[in-house]
Amino acid sequence: MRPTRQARSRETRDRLVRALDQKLREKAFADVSIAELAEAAGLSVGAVYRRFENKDAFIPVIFELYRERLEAFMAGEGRVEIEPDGGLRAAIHTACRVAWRFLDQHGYLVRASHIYSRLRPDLIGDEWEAMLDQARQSADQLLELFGDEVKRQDRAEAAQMFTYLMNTLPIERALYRDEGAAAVLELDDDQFVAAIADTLYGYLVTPDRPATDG
Amino acid sequence: MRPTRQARSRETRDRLVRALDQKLREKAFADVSIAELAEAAGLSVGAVYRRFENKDAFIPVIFELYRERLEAFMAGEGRVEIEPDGGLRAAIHTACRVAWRFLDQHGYLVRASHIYSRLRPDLIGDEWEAMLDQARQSADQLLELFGDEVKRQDRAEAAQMFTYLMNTLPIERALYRDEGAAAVLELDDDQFVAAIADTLYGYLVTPDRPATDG
Amino acid sequence: MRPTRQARSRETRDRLVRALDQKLREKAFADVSIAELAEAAGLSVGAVYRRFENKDAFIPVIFELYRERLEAFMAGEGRVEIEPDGGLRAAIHTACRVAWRFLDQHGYLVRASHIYSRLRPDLIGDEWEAMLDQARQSADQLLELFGDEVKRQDRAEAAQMFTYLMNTLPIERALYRDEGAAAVLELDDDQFVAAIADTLYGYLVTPDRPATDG
Amino acid sequence: MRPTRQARSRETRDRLVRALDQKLREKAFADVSIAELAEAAGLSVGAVYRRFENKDAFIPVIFELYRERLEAFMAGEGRVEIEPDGGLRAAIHTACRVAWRFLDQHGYLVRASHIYSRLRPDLIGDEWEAMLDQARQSADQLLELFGDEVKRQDRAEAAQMFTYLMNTLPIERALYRDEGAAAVLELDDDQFVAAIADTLYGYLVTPDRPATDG
DNA sequence: AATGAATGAGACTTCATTCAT
DNA sequence: CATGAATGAAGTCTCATTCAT
Repeated sequence: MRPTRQARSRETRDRLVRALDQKLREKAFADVSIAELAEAAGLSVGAVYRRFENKDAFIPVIFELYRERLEAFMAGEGRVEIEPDGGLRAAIHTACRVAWRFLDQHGYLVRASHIYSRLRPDLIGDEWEAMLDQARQSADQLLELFGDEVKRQDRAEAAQMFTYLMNTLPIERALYRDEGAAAVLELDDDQFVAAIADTLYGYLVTPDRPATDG
Repeated sequence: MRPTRQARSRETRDRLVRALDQKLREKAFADVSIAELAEAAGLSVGAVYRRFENKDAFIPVIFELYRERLEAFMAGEGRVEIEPDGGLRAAIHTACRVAWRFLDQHGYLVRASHIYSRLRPDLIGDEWEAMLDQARQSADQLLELFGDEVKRQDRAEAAQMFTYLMNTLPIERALYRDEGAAAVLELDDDQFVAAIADTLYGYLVTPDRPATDG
Repeated sequence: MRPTRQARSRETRDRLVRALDQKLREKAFADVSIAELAEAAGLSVGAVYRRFENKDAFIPVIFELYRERLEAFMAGEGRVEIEPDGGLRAAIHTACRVAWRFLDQHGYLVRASHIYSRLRPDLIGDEWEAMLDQARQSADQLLELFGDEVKRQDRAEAAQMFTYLMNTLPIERALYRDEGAAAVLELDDDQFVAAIADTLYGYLVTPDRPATDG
Repeated sequence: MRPTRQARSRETRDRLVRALDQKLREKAFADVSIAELAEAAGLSVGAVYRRFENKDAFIPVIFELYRERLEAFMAGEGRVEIEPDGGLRAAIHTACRVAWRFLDQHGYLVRASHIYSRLRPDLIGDEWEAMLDQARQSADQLLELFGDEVKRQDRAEAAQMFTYLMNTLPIERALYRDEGAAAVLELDDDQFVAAIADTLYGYLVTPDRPATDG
């Protein structure tokens, strides 16, 4: 009996997670009601509350979805081999193309994760930091690999900035297209990705600025 | 009598605007109730509805606050003279320091303006675009001034990207500090601003990438 | 000074009465707000409350308007000479045509008066009854004049019914045209008025029914 | 379980309908608040909104109540056999007595149905017209049955007027008794009904008026 | 006194959460 | 345990009435 029950429980949870994912493509989490979620999952409201204590308990799920998608992506179409011979610039361009593809498809999850990592850091905090840390390590490796091209003195700082930029630069356009700050851009996606990549590259290959007094 | 009446009317509106400003520092506009706003302004709910037709009518106020603050800032502590002799890099560093100071203080308004330029473009749209356009023109001038240092072929594209980056790069950290993507950063504010500036500089002085096939 | 003040007071009241009249053509009294009334009268809300204790105090005004219009009508285009030689049927047709003309123009006042004589009989009661009584006396005179044609035994009862019918039959159509019960009718106005008149006539010339047991 | 659930659901709706019916005896629908309705039904406000999308959704219920009552009445105490041998006058008197009994008990529903067939024809319109049409058909049959007694040339017009009168004449008194136009009447109910019936009869047996010039 | 801004009760509606069945 | 009906707090908005200026 127990395994069956567990399986059923798992199935129920999965349905809810899928329903949530579906809804987040359309609207913000705050605008999704429990009843709506229950219906989309083919469940009763009561069943939802059996799996999740309250609505906030779905917030970690958003992040979980994000991570799952990211892992699946990285293991699949996002898998890239950095060719050391291609040089740093080419490597960054490749990385940006991949990142853009992910954001273009799953940006709504990134957006929601961002929002709730702020609104409810108590509910997401740790996992979010773990992911960022992993991203930073990848950045570290990249900088290591092309150490001779990188002109930044402080390698650790460069890796942090690389991560920050990678998670920051494309988001605005990926999520909101022609609304918001991305409205200034007249580039198409490929041009935009290239520009982003050059920005990252430019940062890394620009030697430190001589100390100034301002 | 008239002036007194008008003064009272104006005073009420100002109180509400101040109350809104206050609340936006704490929470999202969607989470501010009219009753809350009224109380913060020392008014009754009815008084709110005498000044503003409905809750949505506050949305343009958010943007208005943003612009007011920006104008006041630019006319005051944000006023900077670009020294042509200092070179592009110094100019960008200066610009970033100024921008950072503004965002650090008024970023919550920028955030809210961003959000509602998406959610309700009908209510903010035009003015937002006008501001972005103005920013792009400033970028144009800067690139003009240091035309010999800039290596980007397409000047227009460079100005657009410059604007996008300026409005995008610092926001995440300014608004959310250690939550979200900015959590990777171990830099202090000055270092962060310098890194941002170098990123912008790096983009502009990196020559176009030779055409590739992917 | 006093006369001036009184005159001003009177003028204010008249403006409000006119404004109310105007509004009642468009919508029900319950849907007219005091602010709306004040604006239409070119007055301030406070000024309204100087003349009228509260909104209910306008209800008698509705009736007053009705009476004024009726009196003006009867003294003007509604003035009819009953020609004794024409016979009862012609007289009733004439009377109905006149009544119809009034209702067609001022029915909205009649409707409102009806409604509030029910909703707030304490506010209208007496005057309403006085008017009905006057109408009944006119009916009495008509029946007197054509006493030989009228077949109803109880002259008083006939006069009451005549009044009731006159105030009841045309209203529905006059006020609501093709909505409500009048929707069955495919007649034009002239035909309708003629049918109404024949109904009244038919009642008066039908001899009393012999007593029955049901 | 399902039947129980449905039964509860049904029971709730019934309670609300009963509560509405109760309230309509006291006051106009516009003056009944949802909270009031909920309390009268022994429910919470939220429960009301589970059954009815909004307040307007009760409007069709008013009409539905009217029809239910009418059908129940016609199947019960309102059931009458018209005796062809009794003649037209007796038939009309019988019909009026029946109609009066119904209106005396359920007139408030008829009134409300009338009002909302005007105010919100979109919500009631069709069914209302269907009922009126049915009434007109009944009138047609009656006129057919006593075709030799009826003196009106245009049979269709007569049926329309019969319907209009039947729906119009008794309402005022049934609903408002001594307020409004019915205040002139000093008759008791039986006398009033007889007078109404004679009015209808008189209309039908009065030959068409010879053409006149106004 | 006149003005119209302010008040605040109350209406409609939503939805997270509870609980009878 | 599952269901989905019921709860009720909270939010938006209206408007008759009051009251500071």
